[in-house]
Amino acid sequence: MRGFLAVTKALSDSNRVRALMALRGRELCVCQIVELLGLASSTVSKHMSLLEQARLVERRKNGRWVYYRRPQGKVHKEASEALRWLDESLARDRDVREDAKRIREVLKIPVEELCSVGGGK
Amino acid sequence: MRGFLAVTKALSDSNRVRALMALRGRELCVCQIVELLGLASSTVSKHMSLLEQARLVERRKNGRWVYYRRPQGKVHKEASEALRWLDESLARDRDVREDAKRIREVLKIPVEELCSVGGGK
DNA sequence: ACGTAAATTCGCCATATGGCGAAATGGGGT
DNA sequence: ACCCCATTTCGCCATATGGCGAATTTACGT
Repeated sequence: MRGFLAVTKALSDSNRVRALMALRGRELCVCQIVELLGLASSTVSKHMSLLEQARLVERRKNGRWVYYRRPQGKVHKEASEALRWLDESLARDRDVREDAKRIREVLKIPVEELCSVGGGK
Repeated sequence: MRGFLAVTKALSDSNRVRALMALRGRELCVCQIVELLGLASSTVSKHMSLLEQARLVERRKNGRWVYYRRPQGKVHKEASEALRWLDESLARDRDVREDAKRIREVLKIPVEELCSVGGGK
């Protein structure tokens, strides 16, 4: 029950859900998620660690940057079922689609540039 | 997205989840849910109306009593997928099992008696 | 019509949650 | 060794949430 509630609570905030949907099939750096959601990095950090505690994402550190991705390999069944449900429910969602478009733009900017100046500049 | 979040928020409280699991395969009167959860009836009422808004339960009025049940017939897909996931995740949950046992006891008491004196008396 | 009683609605309180900015942390690069 | 800078942690604030009890609503049964 605890684990299940951790998952449902993690999924009950729109910014966390958007982040999770943005992580479909790719990993993203924190600064990219900040760019996508338009929130302070401290807020994003809190969101992502909540998702991590619910086993919905994995953290990978690469130098100064931290990347988040959906769980790879030995996935907790609780989390994988939740992600499957999430995807089925929101694959065609309007907001999610718009985010997907924005993500493609954000990905064109090299990480160094995106982080360093703090935006699209 | 709104609908999805309504569902995840509804599922992110343990008392609501317990109520939903208690409604597997049967309908229950509000007073029976009060008895199961050990909460004030006003609190249970609030919980149930939140579940109803998320389309996870239906309300049926019968005389002075109000019964809740899982959606019948033309079920919103959003809700039915959520309920399937819920059941798969928690069918073997320890708390849910204990509730199931208690429910069987509560069901032995006629509704008139359960409501009228306010408990097992 | 009137009383009774189940359920809901209404205040109210305590705690949880989501947000920011400032300070702390930790990995390069020079 | 030192600085830089992405990320996290720490305070702090505003709002949301879950809980209760009191008041209101609604529908039977006299």
